[in-house]
Amino acid sequence: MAYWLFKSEPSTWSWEMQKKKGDAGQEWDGVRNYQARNNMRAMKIGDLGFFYHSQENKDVVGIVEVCGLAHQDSTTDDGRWECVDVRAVRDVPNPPTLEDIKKNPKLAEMVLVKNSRLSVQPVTDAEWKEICRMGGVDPVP
DNA sequence: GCCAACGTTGGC
DNA sequence: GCCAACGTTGGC
Repeated sequence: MAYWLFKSEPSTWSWEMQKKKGDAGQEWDGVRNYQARNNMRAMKIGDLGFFYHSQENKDVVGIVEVCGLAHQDSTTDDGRWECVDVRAVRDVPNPPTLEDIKKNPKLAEMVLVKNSRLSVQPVTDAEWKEICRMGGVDPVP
């Protein structure tokens, strides 16, 4: 089981919108970056990810589960771009902010800190547990 | 709103 | 294959 982090501007695609999709989930479309795409290609059904709001609150607001393997991104005909499907599984009651994350020495190596522009990122087991602890959510939903 | 960092494109 | 120019992202 691998862990990930999905970044989205709430004005484009928010956690609220994701939750409205329910268990059916939604494709994580619009990614036009090879690294992010490769991360999605590596995902397996049941992998978990943080849902992070960029630009506005800059916090980890939810947990999603991968419910569909990488497939053609329906928003483009360009065959280079693929995406997975994700569904919301948990709210994070105490959303850790980017500031909180930067202040935590255990999270200093997070991709979110090191390469803030990558929109789909891997998260290590230790980082997953630590952010879940900070957020007040069970690491195994 | 600004700007640094990064990724992509295209000319050579 | 290199690299300058350009566009985009996202923190501040």
